[in-house]
Amino acid sequence: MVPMTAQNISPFFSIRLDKDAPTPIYLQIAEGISALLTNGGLPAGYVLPPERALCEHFGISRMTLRQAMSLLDREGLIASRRGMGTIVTHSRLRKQQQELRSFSEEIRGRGGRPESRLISLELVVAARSVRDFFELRDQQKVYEILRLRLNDGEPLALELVRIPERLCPGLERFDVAKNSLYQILEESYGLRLENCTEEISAEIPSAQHRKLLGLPKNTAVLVVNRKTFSDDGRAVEFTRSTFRGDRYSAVVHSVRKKKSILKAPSSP
Amino acid sequence: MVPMTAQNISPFFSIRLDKDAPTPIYLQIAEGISALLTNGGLPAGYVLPPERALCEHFGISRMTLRQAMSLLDREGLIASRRGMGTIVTHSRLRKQQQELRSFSEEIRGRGGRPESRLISLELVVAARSVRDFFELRDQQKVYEILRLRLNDGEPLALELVRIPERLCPGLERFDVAKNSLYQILEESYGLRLENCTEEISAEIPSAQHRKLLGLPKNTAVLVVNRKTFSDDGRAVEFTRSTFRGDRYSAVVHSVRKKKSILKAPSSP
DNA sequence: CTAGCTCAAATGTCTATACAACTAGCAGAG
DNA sequence: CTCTGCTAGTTGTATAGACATTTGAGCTAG
Repeated sequence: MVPMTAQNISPFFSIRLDKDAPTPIYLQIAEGISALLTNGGLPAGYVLPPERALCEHFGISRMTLRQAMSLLDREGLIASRRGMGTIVTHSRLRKQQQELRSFSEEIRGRGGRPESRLISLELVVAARSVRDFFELRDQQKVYEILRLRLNDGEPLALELVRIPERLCPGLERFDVAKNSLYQILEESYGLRLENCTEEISAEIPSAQHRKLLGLPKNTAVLVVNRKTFSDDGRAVEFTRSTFRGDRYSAVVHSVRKKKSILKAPSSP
Repeated sequence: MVPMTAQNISPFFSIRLDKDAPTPIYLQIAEGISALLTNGGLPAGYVLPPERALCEHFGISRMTLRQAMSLLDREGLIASRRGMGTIVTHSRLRKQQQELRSFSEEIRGRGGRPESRLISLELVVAARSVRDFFELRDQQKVYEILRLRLNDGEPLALELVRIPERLCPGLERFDVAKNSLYQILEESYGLRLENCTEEISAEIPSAQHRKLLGLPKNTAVLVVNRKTFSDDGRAVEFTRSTFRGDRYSAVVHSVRKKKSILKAPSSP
């Protein structure tokens, strides 16, 4: 048995460095080791050789190597402990940040063919709660876009999008049935959508919704209320999507909280 | 107007370093700047002074400062561009990883008072799909724990947990009604739960579920199928939770995908 | 046999410096 | 006026070394 403190470094011989390449050395090393991990050469629990041994092997400075290690640690692939060493910690599922995606991106990601039918587009004075959310004055208006969303030709969801007119004046000029709304907002109005909060609940559909979605009598719907914010923190979009419960489910990945080196924001 | 290339560094005078403190210098600086951001001293878009100016101000090496900047960049608080400088990018909502939490942790986090009633605990040979998921042989058994979950004394969910016996032999000795199952697994069996995938869907409850949850006739339920994995990648838990649709909704935060420096895993 | 000390080995922190790559703006040639 | 190229300023990459801190194991004294 190979002792823990002197693992064979032979797997690392396969990593070739090109010091004249445009890609920096630390990136070449990080990618090389990352490849060793995903290609199965290094199983979880494997003890990496000491940093100094790797430095000598690659002929690089220790700070440079540590830059590569820092990347791998950031991605959750390895874990170091002072005095002990560094081990491979990657599991089958990669650490994964929940990703902000539009309906089209979401469906295409699942291998479907998204489609859209515009039911109505109105410029209205919204309810008080909606105006508060967007921080609007009483007379400022809001676009309300009702669309039927289809997947592979079958109705999948009914989506009511609310966007303040202030952020995208003249939105009615665009074809929101054919084009991605997110794309229009980002490319034509320069809104950089950055994050969102979704509240997912189960409901019994109204008669109108049942009809539009072509739902049988005894079916539930999945309701997703999404609040989207741009990178400067402004509220951009408030959308209520009603999915057919028999054809759609939401998927969420979670990870055990890692120590955040910085203090958490003060709000409880 | 202060020119972009020579911002006033006066806000940074408030950061005091203690070079003899046990907390490393780079952490002190990162926390100091982080505090400036959240306390409003530095709004989004603010251009930070050049690294060399900050180094001189603090009397530290540039590599040390860059270590602090790297932390802040990792947290999404600042963004640097070569040749340009570094700006504050934080928005009101902090970057946030979806967190793996048990029912108790979840309810307490929402300010509720979680409770649990054990309905049944059996050791059974599970269905084929379940055995496949846990990679079990035909005769290997699985614990099936059915619990009623309450919040503030009111029934909220019905939860069916499946765990292979192999991972926690003798589980029936524990009081799974009073104690957190996650806590038992982690502290008594040394299973380090690391990540999970949840599939959230909407359904019409069965008559049995309606009765146990005390649901009125025309109500939907939110069904959460959770697959949990330990840090060595093994499947640990397969749970189906049925929540009252009128009292519970799931909340998900998402962010626009950031460039991952490492190549994505090869699977499409 | 055990408690405690010592020591080697590993990662963590920090310095001082050098050069590379990129950007924006300015000056000068045409 | 326009385009080119130069240049100052900025972050990115990399080096070589020093000391600090933590861990585990082995040795020693009791």
